[in-house]
Amino acid sequence: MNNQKPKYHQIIEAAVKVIAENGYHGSQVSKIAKEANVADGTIYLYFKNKEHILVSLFEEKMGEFIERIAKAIEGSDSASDQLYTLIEMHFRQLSSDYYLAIVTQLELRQSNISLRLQINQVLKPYLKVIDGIIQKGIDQHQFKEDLNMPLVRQMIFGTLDEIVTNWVMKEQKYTLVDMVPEIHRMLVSALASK
Amino acid sequence: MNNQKPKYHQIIEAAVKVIAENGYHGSQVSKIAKEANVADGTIYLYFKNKEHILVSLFEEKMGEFIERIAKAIEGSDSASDQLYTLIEMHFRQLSSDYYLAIVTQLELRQSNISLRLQINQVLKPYLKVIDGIIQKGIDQHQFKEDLNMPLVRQMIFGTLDEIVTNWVMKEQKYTLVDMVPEIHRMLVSALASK
Amino acid sequence: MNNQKPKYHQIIEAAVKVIAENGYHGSQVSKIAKEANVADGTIYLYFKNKEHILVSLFEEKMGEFIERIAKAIEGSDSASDQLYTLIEMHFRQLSSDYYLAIVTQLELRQSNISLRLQINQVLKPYLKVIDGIIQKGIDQHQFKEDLNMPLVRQMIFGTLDEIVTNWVMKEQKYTLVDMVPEIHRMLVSALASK
Amino acid sequence: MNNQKPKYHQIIEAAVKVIAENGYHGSQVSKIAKEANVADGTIYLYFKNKEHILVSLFEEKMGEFIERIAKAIEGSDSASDQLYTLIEMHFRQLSSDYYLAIVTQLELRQSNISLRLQINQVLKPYLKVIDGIIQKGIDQHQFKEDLNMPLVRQMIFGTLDEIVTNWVMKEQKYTLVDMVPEIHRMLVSALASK
DNA sequence: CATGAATGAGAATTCATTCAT
DNA sequence: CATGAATGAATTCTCATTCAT
Repeated sequence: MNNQKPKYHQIIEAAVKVIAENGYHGSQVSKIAKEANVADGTIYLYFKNKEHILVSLFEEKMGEFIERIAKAIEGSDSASDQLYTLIEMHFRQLSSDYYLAIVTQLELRQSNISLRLQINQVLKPYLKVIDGIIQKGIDQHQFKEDLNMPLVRQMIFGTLDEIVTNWVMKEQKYTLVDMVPEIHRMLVSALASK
Repeated sequence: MNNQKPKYHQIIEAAVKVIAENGYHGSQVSKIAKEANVADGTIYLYFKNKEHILVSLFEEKMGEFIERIAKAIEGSDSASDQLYTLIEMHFRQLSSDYYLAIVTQLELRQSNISLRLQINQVLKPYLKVIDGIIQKGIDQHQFKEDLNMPLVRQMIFGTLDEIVTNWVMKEQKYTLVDMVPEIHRMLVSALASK
Repeated sequence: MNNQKPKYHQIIEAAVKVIAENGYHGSQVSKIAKEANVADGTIYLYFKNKEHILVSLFEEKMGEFIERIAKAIEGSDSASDQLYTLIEMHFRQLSSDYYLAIVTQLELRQSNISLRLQINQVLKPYLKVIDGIIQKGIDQHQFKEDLNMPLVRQMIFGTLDEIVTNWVMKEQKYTLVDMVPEIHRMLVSALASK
Repeated sequence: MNNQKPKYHQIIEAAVKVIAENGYHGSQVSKIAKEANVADGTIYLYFKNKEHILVSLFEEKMGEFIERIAKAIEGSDSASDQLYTLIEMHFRQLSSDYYLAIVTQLELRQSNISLRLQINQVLKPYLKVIDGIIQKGIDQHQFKEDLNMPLVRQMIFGTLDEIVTNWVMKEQKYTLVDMVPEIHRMLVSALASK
């Protein structure tokens, strides 16, 4: 435990660990407080309620997640290369933080509709990044020009998400990043202008 | 557990309606019993526990769902045509039963891991159907021969699932079946041998 | 404990005892349930929430209290005699049920405003009875004809209530009913037409 | 505890305002501290605990209240006139400080028994003043000589208290002081020697 | 087979009070 | 003197499941 960290982050890290280890419904506030080495009441100095811990957790972690991807694709000029980078970063980041992968792929999906809607809001910037790549591909004539943007976005996100979820549920018996080239090839083929 | 008896189905239909209208966490056993016009205790003559109602619901509804798709694709010899039929049937069936779409795409996903694992078991035959189409495509040289089968399956299922979920969350503001040709085209392109 | 009694009354009697012995703030629902020999959850089959137990308690007990007084004064034709009966019955009933006296005079007054307003509603019929006596006294020319009815009612009720509260707080070191003649004499003098 | 310091009074005035506006149970220490423009911890430099704030509030306010009444009745030689002055001052003071009236008539009564007993102690000097008037009335042969002093005192105090409480609860829709002559007339009649 | 009254375990949140600075 | 971040004890209510009728 890093006591220099402001308690806000201490609590969020504790929440990730506790939820990954005990499941969404096994994660009482008191358990998170204990893991974070704070009193139960201290949680409520930083978060309005339990749901707010989870939204904040997702915001913090996905915020970084998305930012790193957005940063990384800035380097390439080609939509296809950008897509490759996005897939690789998506997989690499979740591979390197197994606790986070469990929490985002499995546990947080058990939350109520209200929380899920807030989570969807957090994901919006990621979807915008995907949209940007698609648009660039169209502009560059790498991708078909009459693509249905929402549909394509849902295909890309749905594919990546399903693959990561399967990997988490199979307890990561294989290396996720190894899948990147084939997925990239398939997705580019799906969108290609010819 | 007696599956021939009418009350068994009465309870399952009631569960679909109650969950669709009240959400997963708003669906108490007593509410389902009331909707089914039986006493609370009667539920437990037909189902071991609450979770068992939901698994059975999924088994019944997805069983039919899958069977109809399997039946429908028997008619075609081409893997590409079969994939088209699968996508169309997938969308058509969920479009025509909005309650069921809400329950399977949104509400049942809030259940605990144990129930989700059982749901995955129920989906296995559907994944087998998808695998069969892929294999046939490879055998017919329509699809690339070195496809990674699980990966392809996850792409297809992940794409369809994400698209339906978005449609349900957007309160079906557009016609799902209209999307079939483009999705089919993209998926076939992704898998195509050249 | 009388197990023939429907649980509703069982719980109310338990609440009176528990509150009298432990005070308003020391009376947890679980303590009341234990005293009533029912499970905690059973309370909520009969009462919407904890506050509702207390309102019902007051309704039941005060309902009987008022009814007995109303019945008793029917016997007399004279307003002065009726007032005597009212005072005597008021004191006699609270003297004979010390637990109830503690609860109504001390403990229930610690409740929040919402409950206090509901309690005031329950008392309204009692105030009507007092008003009836005053009116009769005026009609019979026993009492002054230009009395301010609300003011007189408040004087009578305030006097009786303060006297009973003092008696309860002094742990009933004297006999409440002995006070009746003097109080009656003073109140009648206060209202008398000459 | 330093009573000369300005913060002591600052806190008491803040407590009156906060309790009048938020009710007894809505008045957290932190809210009082904020209203008083001091830190939460500062409260505990001046008061042992929360209950002590309330007792002090009552002591300060009722101390002045009683003193003013005692002073005012010094001017009259007749018990009846003194009683008139007492009633008028009682009503006038509470009329002119609506916040204080709410706090003493409604909110502070929701406190626990311990606080109520301390409040009763504070009221003792007021009851002594009433007793003094009664005794003077007896000595002057204005009042009956065999009056039961405690009983009479409870009638007077109970009457005034009930009337003020009703006025506060009715949101002071009428002028309290207008009631003085009739109440005085009734009380004097009740006690009069003939 | 069917009923439905009764059970009782389990958890989020508030807030008076402390104490290191 | 003053601060205010941190503490942690304490309690109502829900709802899946049982079982006597």
